[in-house]
Amino acid sequence: MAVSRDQIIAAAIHHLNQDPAASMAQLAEATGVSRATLHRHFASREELLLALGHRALDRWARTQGMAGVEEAAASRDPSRIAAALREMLIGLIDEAEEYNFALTDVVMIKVPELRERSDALEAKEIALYRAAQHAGVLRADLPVRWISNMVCGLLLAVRESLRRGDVARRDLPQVLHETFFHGAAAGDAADGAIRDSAQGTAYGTAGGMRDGSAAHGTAGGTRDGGAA
Amino acid sequence: MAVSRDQIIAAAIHHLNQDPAASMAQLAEATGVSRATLHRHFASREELLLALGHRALDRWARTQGMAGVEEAAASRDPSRIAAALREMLIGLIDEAEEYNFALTDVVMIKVPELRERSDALEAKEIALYRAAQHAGVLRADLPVRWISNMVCGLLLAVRESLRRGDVARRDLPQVLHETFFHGAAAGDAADGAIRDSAQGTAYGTAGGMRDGSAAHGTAGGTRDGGAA
DNA sequence: ATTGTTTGAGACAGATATGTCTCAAGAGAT
DNA sequence: ATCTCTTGAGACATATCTGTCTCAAACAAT
Repeated sequence: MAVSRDQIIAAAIHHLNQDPAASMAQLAEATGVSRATLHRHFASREELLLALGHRALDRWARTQGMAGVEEAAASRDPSRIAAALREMLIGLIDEAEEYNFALTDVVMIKVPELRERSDALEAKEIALYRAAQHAGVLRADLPVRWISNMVCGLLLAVRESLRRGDVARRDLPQVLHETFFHGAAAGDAADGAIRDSAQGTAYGTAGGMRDGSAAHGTAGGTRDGGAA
Repeated sequence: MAVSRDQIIAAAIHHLNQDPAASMAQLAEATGVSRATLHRHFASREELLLALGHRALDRWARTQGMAGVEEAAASRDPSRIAAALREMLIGLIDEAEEYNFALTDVVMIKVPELRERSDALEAKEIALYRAAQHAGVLRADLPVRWISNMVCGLLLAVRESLRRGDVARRDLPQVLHETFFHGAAAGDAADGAIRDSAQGTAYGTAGGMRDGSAAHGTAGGTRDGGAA
């Protein structure tokens, strides 16, 4: 077997990330395999996309497992939760390319089979975020689902940064970690200017939160579904 | 004229965000217009996508203008820069849906005409980030292009949060602002656990940066292109 | 060298999308 | 009521993609 099934999947994911509408012929060519052979491995395009989705979810699940997400969420130990968060984030960098596929592609949303797996993994992740909030590791004034979406967004940024060569691969763990936990603002010196600006804009007082000082409260978000 | 060209564009963007591979027939139906009429407005699918891309870029440019991005970047005034940053971020929330299209779709990357406009707007944004770093508003240890990608990622998170109803619309300005500037970590109490965890992991000492204390240095990123 | 398996190239029909065209129905102005 | 302009419905040829098929070439194992 010149090209294994796994190699085909990897190449297909890689190519679909660049052109999500790629045809079977294009995918076959990108894989270095004839269209007939591609069809021998995957009877239909749907089946191929299904395999791709499952593989992305496998990686995601593996990363969660290696980071000890579930155990950390149950432990209520701040430093253990923080370690799991960090480990998970860093592990997801490696999966960023496929993870991106999992976030973006239509098949992930429309096929119930994948949808359910994806929801289950997201629930585990959210459980960790919620545990982190209760343990005082993550801010409790951000909706957990926002945190979840935010991590997805940051991973897309990771992928984009890698694709365009904006950030060196070796810097990404630290960059992502710092960004996620501490944001982009400079030290305390900047907070004055930022807080001032928050008061001066039309939006500064129109939002649901009254001001910056309320940011560390415990108001929580809109939806609160999912298990702890 | 029952349905204006602008209405068609708006409806098409909305529909394409849900199904990027939608056909002209589907787009026509979603717009409430016959396929023939759609073809009268846009001779080809390519032309329609081009118009969509330009509209997204128009909105982006308008948001930059309203936030005074260019002037703020030139001013070197920390609070003015911070205000422009905030205003821009909040303005982009409204554009998140179309902005997402601009970030995701293939036509945006492959059509030189759109690519150039997009690059120019991105350069302006990056100039603001760089000015913010020099003014001490944003951390100088994050590559400006990472910050740019990060904002794109956060905007995708905004769109996703709106689509799924995870965050109330009125909370988003504050949520986005806090997340961008200060990250997801809880107050000082959490920093201990987070920093501890950073030392304990395999990645903690393997990255390009030596430790957490170096995070506020001025090492800068990998690429440094673009104008100031 | 021979056998058995896998691959690539290509033909093929069916389905779908595109772009153009025609024509009848309808809305609006006078 | 009449005229004009726009729209919607649909026919049409073309192109592309899909999924299946056949057959010859390449390959590995004995």
